[in-house]
Amino acid sequence: MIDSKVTELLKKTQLSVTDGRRRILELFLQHEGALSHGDIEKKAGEKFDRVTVYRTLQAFLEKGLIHSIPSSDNSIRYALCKEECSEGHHRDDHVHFICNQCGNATCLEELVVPSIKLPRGYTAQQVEVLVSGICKSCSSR
Amino acid sequence: MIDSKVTELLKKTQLSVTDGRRRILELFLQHEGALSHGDIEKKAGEKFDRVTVYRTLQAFLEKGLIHSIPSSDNSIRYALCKEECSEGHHRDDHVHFICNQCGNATCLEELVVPSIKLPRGYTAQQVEVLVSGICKSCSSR
DNA sequence: CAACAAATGCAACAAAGTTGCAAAAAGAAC
DNA sequence: GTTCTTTTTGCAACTTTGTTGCATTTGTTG
Ligand SMILES: [Mn+2]
Ligand SMILES: [Mn+2]
Ligand SMILES: [Zn+2]
Ligand SMILES: [Zn+2]
Repeated sequence: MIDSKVTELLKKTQLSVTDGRRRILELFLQHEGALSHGDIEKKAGEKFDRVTVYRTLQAFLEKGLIHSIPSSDNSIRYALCKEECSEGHHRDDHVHFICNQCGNATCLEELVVPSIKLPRGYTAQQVEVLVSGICKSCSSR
Repeated sequence: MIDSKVTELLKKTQLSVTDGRRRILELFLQHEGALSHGDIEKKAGEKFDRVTVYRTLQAFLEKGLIHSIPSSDNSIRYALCKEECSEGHHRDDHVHFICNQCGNATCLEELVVPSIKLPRGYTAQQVEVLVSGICKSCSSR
């Protein structure tokens, strides 16, 4: 049951269990791939205020339930984090893929981002790899 | 003289030479590092309408004068392309760095993005590498 | 179930981005 | 330089996106 998973996740991160949070987390669990704020607003329907969506995503980010995926078009997408992530400590060192055809963003969990050797003076704290192209389901059609 | 460089670049890309375009291109040439739409609006002063800045950046992008740098905070930055870039054909395969302290974004032209081996079914068209951390000038202070 | 803390919706607002259109400026031709 | 044509600009009006304060509602704990 997806419903118990949702509650479990919220409990584990010490977020109080509300309808809005349950619904949004459910969306992430059901939907393969990442979701933008807009996606969520649409999918969650008229049931929740726009402000609640903002605040929920914010809370999920802070608690390490989700991580954000950068983009070149001013529409950040979010995806569920794996077990290892928690408040403060994220371990989202995988490659992200954005399909130029369907627009979907996916976490390629199996691809660990390479380490980048920076010029003298620079210190890396995080590395993001963002690949765009044609995704699996688009190329099989 | 930076002024002749500016005109030359605009001519080369078949953009008519206007005050606005000259000013904005000048900003890119003077400023080491990338600029966001907001940065440009501020630096260009009251002299130009907000809409003009949007349209100018749009035109520069299309002509391959500048490229955009993705971000996780809904504030795309832009940086000058090198000679090799032209309308349609971009060759911006270098690493980008964003400083968590001063917020500046830089093109690390000398670092070519690694090639990423994708899972079966995926085709890569572009790879972006976005490193965040502490930049050279911030760490030397 | 009572008491407290936290989350929500609403309204009002600020910031960011878009569009149509008339006026102004640039480019081309003479 | 003058004229003609095309492109760019500024303005206004508008939409979309994101933020904040506050009263009401909901969840949590004992
Ligand atoms: Mn991911
Ligand atoms: Mn660059
Ligand atoms: Zn696709
Ligand atoms: Zn810095």
